[in-house]
Amino acid sequence: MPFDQIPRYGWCCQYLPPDGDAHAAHRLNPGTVTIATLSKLSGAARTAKLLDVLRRNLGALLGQLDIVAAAPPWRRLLRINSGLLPAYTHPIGQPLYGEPEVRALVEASLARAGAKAESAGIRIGLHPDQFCVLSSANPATLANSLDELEYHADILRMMGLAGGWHPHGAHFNIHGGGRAEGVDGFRRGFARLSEDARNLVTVENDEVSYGLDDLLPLADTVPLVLDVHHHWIKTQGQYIAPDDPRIAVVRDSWRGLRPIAHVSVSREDVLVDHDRDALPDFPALAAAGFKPRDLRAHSDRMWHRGINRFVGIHLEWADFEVEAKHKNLAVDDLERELRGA
DNA sequence: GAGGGTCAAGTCCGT
DNA sequence: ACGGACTTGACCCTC
Repeated sequence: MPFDQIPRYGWCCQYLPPDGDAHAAHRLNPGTVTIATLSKLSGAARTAKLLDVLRRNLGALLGQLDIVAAAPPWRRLLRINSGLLPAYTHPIGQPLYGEPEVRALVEASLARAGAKAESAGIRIGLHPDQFCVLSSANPATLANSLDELEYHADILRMMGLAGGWHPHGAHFNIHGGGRAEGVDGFRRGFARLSEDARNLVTVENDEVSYGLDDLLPLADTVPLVLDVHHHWIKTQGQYIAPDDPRIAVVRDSWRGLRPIAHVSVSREDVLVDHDRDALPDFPALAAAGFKPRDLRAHSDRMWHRGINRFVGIHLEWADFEVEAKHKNLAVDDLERELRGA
């Protein structure tokens, strides 16, 4: 079956060994280095420090890909940590990435990573953080945001996943940003991206600034990523149905590729003793004194049977990235719910 | 080795 | 006006 026809779900950025093995956890997860630290180091030591972190991060990525490759086909989806190449877009880091030893390590490792993803049919995504605001009216912010997205395009390019429309379903996903400039502001920023980046970026509804309805006008420009938890918060309780007309708009925005969607659940220690089968009732929770900020926070696990079944019906049309603090263990929860594994 | 201050960046909300 | 949330808390200096 072609990779993009299999309904799938996966985890984001970090792997928790089910047996709690601390050495495995270190080997399989990224680290980082701050700009402040790099700034304090001299030339050779600065490069050495970056190389240390890069070896760890790229090794962790390759290890994560091996784990996902060993999972069943419907679990072959991975979000790569956007901090993979620290300081890549910063003036401190830029020259370091031009050094031969750094380039060789990064290029060779990402080529291997791309080959693993390709051979195992692993769908790849990334998620730049909140500082990436394509709609910003501030020229410096926009310039940083463009750099950041081109960095993400470079990662996918070095993995062999750039050139053309979302190769193998690859994407990097951002939010609409500030409301001030609206979707026209987003379009202005978007137009300044390289062609490769324009073919890789997606936009996701958030809880405060750009809800699903606000993003629909962008469906002709960029694929829409539906986050069902954000939608629930933004609309104060709406569980969108797969046959909702807006879902068709989202689906069409992907131009034939299976869409990506996000799921998360309110924290299990917020909804203590809450019914695990009935979908949480936002108006009732609000009336009971729960604040939106309490309901927004992500759970450790996919602990809610009703939400898991809700994901199950939406898998008909979308692949899901599971946003839970305990990562792959939360995907295991979903797996048990949907497949009885 | 433990503890605590610090970390490149934007935007919104609550106070 | 300012701290916190957002998210993936981790790094790194000091003791």
